[in-house]
Amino acid sequence: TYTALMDSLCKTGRDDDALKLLDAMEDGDCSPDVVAYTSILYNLQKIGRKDEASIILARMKQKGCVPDLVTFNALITSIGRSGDVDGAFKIYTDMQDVGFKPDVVTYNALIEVLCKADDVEEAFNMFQKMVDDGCIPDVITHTELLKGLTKTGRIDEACRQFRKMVQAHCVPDVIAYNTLIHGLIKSGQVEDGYQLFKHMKGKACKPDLVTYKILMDAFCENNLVHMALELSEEMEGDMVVNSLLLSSLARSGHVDDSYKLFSDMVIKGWKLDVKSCNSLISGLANARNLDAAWQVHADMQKAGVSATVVTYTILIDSLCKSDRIEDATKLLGEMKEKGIEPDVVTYTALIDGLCKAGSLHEAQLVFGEMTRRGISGNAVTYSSLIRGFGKGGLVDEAEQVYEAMQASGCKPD
RNA sequence: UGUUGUCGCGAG
Repeated sequence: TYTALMDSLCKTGRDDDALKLLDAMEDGDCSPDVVAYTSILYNLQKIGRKDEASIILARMKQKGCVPDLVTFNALITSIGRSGDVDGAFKIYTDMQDVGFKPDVVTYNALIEVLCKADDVEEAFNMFQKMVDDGCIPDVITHTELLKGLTKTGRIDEACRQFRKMVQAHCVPDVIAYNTLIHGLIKSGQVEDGYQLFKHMKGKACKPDLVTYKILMDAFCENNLVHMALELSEEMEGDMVVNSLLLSSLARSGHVDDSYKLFSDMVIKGWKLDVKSCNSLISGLANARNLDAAWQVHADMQKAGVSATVVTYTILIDSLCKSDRIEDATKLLGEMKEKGIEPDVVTYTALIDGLCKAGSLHEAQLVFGEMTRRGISGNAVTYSSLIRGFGKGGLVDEAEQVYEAMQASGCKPD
């Protein structure tokens, strides 16, 4: 019971509650089991609370709870996701030192870490090692390698990898197909991607919503709006396709079509989602049509879709870029009043606007407010500030910001 | 009850 509760707390992002529960369990007579510890370790590490995670790990061992294979695998994944390749591999050696044999999940996690770091060569070395170790690669292994290849622009090798997977009697699933279709499209081979889509439809693999999203985006971006429409009709019955189409259109510069669809959906009372509405607002803002952007903001709320931090960030950014910094600052206040917490992107948009307007002192104040709220700046934030100060001739201040950036452990990119 | 792969929203 406690363990299940712990898991749901972790998964819903209520990490502090999960930690409290863990404390209570440790103090009480019902000690947490390895599952509870693994769940909390994984989630803490995943959201970057590295130090707390190591404390919990030490406490777990001290309480006599022994990490199992799943614990190690979870650590590899969560540490690897933070970009710490060496840290992930350290767990891999540690687990072997205490006698655990890596399984397919371990190898897949490591291969994924390497692919994410664009080290496909090393990923293939792990693949070989896995095979030598008698561990049988599965569809996930192959898909990860496939993705690694497409991501690094090696589309031909990716196609070969797909064939190899089939030869290895590994049946490609919808994710494998989606990965390759997306890769083909990104390398400019839209037609080949479409052919693969038709092939999968004809065979045992049913396309899913992700497949349709990938293709609709591709068609819109290549000015093949009619093809995107055709696809959306094919998916009729699924109300979400309309939102997805609206989003695709907005992001590809077909703002008018997107707006028409939006208005249509509002009138018909069809379900809208906030991400699609945000795409449209952003598209309209980029097209310098702020009136329409605000209209969508109003209409979506009437239709029962609440604005999020992203919605406000788009609007704040658009105000800044139209030299309406005062309004942008006001809007930041409004969102806070509504209980919507600005995040690092929101603050950075405003800071950048202030810097570009030459209000460097104001920018510093906003940066201070952000920091006081416990939000750290990232590479984008610092680069805005440094550029701003540099342009204003405040070289010393620029250098101070640079030092603050290094002190905060933020790497320039 | 915990761990691995694909897609759409915002900042320099």
